[in-house]
Amino acid sequence: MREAAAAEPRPYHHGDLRRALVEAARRILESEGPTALSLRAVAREAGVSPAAPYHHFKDKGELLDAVAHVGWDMLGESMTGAKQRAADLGSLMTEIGVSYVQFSQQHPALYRVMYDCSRDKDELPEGMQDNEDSAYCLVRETFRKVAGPEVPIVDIELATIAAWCAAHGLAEMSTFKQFDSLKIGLGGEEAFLRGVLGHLGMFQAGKPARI
Amino acid sequence: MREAAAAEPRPYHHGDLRRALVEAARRILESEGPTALSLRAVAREAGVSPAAPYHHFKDKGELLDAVAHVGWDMLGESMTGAKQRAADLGSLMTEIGVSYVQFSQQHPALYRVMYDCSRDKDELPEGMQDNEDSAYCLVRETFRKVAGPEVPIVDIELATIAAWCAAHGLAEMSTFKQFDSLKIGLGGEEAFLRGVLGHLGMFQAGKPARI
DNA sequence: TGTACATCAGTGAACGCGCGTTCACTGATGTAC
DNA sequence: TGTACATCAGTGAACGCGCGTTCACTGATGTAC
Repeated sequence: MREAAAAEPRPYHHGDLRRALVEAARRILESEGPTALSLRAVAREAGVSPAAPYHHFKDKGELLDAVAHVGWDMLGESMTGAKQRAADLGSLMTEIGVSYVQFSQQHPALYRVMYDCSRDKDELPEGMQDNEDSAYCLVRETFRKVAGPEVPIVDIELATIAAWCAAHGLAEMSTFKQFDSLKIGLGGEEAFLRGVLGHLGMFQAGKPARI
Repeated sequence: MREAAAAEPRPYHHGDLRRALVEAARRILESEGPTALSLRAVAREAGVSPAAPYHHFKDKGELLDAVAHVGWDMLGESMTGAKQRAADLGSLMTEIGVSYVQFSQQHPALYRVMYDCSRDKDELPEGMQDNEDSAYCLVRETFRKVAGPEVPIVDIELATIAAWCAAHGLAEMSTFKQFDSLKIGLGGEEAFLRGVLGHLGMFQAGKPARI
């Protein structure tokens, strides 16, 4: 026990401020939503002066990019996990779709940032790039596997896009509180998700797309 | 020809400032996007002092609501027009879907405002409300007609939601410039849209949902 | 091992900015008699 | 038809705010000899 024991005398040098800033940003997103996400707010949340982030990020945009990057990593893990848990080929797409939408429901503000910050740059979001192990490619390769080799590549591509759009649309829609009576009737949120996805061709269990 | 003929001596009282403000807002959206849409910018664009809008709208939110309202009206007209133009029952849903997405492509910023301003209020967007002649109901009633009386209402509802989500997802996605080579291969933007929608069960011509 | 010095990663005050909103005002219009 | 007055719909200056970013600075750390 030394002097100045009160209030955790955080050393002058933080040690890992970059990571701490990204986590502070995520905390702000969870608790106050995307509109509250300013550079100053992030610095404040991390307990640091408003100029400090500039030693780690060129500007606000670069910080947001880092936050989005973490988001896409998390989403990718969710989807990969769902894929591995799927019982059979037929349920693969449904499980991946459900995990996608559930991620967006658990992290709605982060989800928005993931898309918005690439919209600003007029660039495809990280997870949608044709990047070997992007989330988009995970879906496409799953489709390819499920569909078999005789299905033309263009159909695989279109089905992937269609599935992605549907999942994204559902993700955005679940921001809106409605359909409540419908959800109850169906037996809860997840049953509702499965119900909606079930009405989309490519998510039908046992019928891997009408590809 | 009277004195002061120079520069159109706009009378002190505007006459129809409310409408003019909404139109100014739309012009800003078209040319500079949603982030440029401030109350002050709208007043500027309308050639009026920053305080003037307060005689017509309680606050910024109310102005945005009015803008969104116009947007939903326009979208509703597009969709109704598409419905009327459809050659047969089987193509109804596809035509409506295409018109929805095309609207979002022609007015991307307005489209965002239509959804965002109700997200802020934690309320369903106007066009999605269960309001007799909302766009949502247009879709649902079309489904009901196409599906026939033996299909349970819950499936109609789910198919409507699924279709809406898919169209919304596609609308958001087309913000991102990609899939260009795919689009060219298919013969253009509209062919691409139809291709994607065609991979979603409920838009298949002649197969009114797998409801 | 000790010392001089460069570099790194913070601080905190300040900048200019555009925003939403309020305020006292004034010019134009409508209405009662 | 004219006049007095209330109301309406603008003006323009000002408010306080939080923002992103810059700046000169300083404390802590790492390195060469």
